[in-house]
Amino acid sequence: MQNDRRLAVLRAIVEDYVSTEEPVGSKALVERHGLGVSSATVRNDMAVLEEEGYITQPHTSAGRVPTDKGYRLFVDKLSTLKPMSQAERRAIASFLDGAVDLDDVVQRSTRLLSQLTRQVAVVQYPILARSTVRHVELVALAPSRLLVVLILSTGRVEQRLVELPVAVDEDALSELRNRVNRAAVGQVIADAAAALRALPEQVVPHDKAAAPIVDTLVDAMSDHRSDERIAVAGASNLARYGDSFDTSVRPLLEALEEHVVLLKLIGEATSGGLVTVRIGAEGPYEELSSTSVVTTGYGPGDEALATLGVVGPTRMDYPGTMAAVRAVARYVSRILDEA
Amino acid sequence: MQNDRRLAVLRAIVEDYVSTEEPVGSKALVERHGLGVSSATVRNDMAVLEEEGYITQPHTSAGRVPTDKGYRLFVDKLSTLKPMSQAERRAIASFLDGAVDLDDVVQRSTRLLSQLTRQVAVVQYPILARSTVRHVELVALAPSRLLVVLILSTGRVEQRLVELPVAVDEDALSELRNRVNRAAVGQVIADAAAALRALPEQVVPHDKAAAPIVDTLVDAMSDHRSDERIAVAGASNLARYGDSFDTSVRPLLEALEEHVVLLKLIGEATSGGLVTVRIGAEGPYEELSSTSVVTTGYGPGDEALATLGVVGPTRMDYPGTMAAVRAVARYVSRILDEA
DNA sequence: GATTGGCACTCCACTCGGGTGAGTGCCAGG
DNA sequence: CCTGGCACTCACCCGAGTGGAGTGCCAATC
Repeated sequence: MQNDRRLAVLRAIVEDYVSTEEPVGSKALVERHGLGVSSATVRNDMAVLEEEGYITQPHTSAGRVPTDKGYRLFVDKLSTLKPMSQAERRAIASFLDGAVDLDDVVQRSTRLLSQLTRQVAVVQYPILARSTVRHVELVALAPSRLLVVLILSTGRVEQRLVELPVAVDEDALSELRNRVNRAAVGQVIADAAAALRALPEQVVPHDKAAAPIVDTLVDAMSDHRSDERIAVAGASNLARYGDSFDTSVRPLLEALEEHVVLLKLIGEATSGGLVTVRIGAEGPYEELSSTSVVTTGYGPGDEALATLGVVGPTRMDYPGTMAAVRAVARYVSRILDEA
Repeated sequence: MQNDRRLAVLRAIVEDYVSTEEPVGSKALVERHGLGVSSATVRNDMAVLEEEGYITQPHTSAGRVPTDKGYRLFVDKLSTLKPMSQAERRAIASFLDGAVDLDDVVQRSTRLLSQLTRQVAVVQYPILARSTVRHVELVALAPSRLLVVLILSTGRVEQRLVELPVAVDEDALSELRNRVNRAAVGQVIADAAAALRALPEQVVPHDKAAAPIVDTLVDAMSDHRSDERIAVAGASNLARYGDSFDTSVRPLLEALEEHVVLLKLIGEATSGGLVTVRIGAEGPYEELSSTSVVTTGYGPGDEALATLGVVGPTRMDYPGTMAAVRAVARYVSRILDEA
């Protein structure tokens, strides 16, 4: 019995601390939450919780603050996702439905997520690896100069400029276009690249033209640089943490600029409906030991193409944030399904 | 004669204040700069400068700080652009030369500029209005569904999904493609849109298919939403202004999220080589009255297609910043020239 | 008339010490 | 096992005191 209450106390501490941002004392606890015991009892429970490492006090004779371990327990055992209100659902839907292309979808999701959670939102673009080729277009800009456009199933468009060693006429170009498309369209990107690599030998007459074009395409397909694309929004929400500027805000602000760091931070996509929470020092960067990351994968048909989530202080509203992240991921996935 | 010295004093005050970030007193001035007069003389000059509104003291018995008016005079009369070092030039060139497409160019420029100036860099994407149409591609995804891709001279690619009321076969599509390209390619975007609007009537047989396609194209061309695209980098440099957080950092951080605000802030593109400096309250937003904006236009052949620049505290290194902004703008313009 | 050294004055920034109060730990009694 | 009581701790607030950078002004000098 006492064990249950101890957990209730921990939950109460987390909730109070998150909303007040101040260490919470035993007296305030019994007043604000209806646990029918006295403050002395709560103090005893607190002593135990502290001994077990779930809470600490910044200094003797101050209230208690949850530790990373405390948040962890809270997230794993004590919290239930706040369901989104009807109004919020409508807002999400209407906000995202207006998107015109992939860029727009990603950007809108990012903004939306940052507004819902009042945190910094991070959305990774769908990775190339799982995309299929939808179409390849070759546009002649000059006789020996053309633009190669690669259109992928996720709606992503890559374009490269190619200088050819020889001039190519419209007929040759259109034949080449046909061949390339026949070889690549519908294939997963890695397979498409392989198929393309085999092409030039078969196209003897236009060999000189085909080779650089194919090279460029293969290059664009295997260019994992673009896997690192990321959108960020809500940095101004960091302004709310005016205190603890140096420990929280500054390193995070720096991390947001380094997309490689960010990618590592939001980590591998977690498949289907599950929301991952990484709390404080659980993450890979010690400078970010007072920030938490809440992420989930998204993509058509629950196949995680990329990750999306928010980054904020460990002292955050986990239930609300997790619910928002999950909700946005679902809507975005649905939109990618349609496209 | 005394007038000249007063200006020298102002210059010295600005330079010292920018580097030390602290109010500068008469004694420190004569020590650090070799103006061959006593501190008492400088005090007299300071009194005059203060009366004329070029400097103030935060409180009696503190050093002096330049006012907006003081910075203005400094920028207009007293400063000469610091030439970029050879190493810096090389760094700029090599950093930007690796860019593969327009997105990449813009992104790299932004990062580069923020690193050079250690400020927040803002780069506007080339506006549509002055672009010409390079190619229009129609890609059939399904019999009655296609992707419209609009490729512009600036390297920008816009894509839209179109649902057709009827199925269209490959022949019809390719004829339509030819017509559209014949009408639009090479034209400035507004003219192209006009030409396209006139098309459907002439294409009686595929009227039902042509109309929505043309509509989409015209829509994409006149979609000034995309004129508002902007890239930002270097927000972490704001961390250096740990003090004056509320007055400087917070409002700026908020402004950076609002691209519309940012666009207004960096203002109209100024043509050819000229760098515009807007100091403190000279700008359109009073919350940003302690930030300055240094911008210039860029684009192929000195035709300002867009604006690029940095935003920072009024207390900034104007000569260095202006030089960096100008240098980056030139390199970017050159790259756009080539593409 | 400009420049200079000297001097009194101002006022911020910092330090120190006592008082206050929230919060704790512990203990004895229910 | 819970509770009321009590002594204790320690961050925080406040006010006084102090040091020092910087100023303004004036009389003397070049």
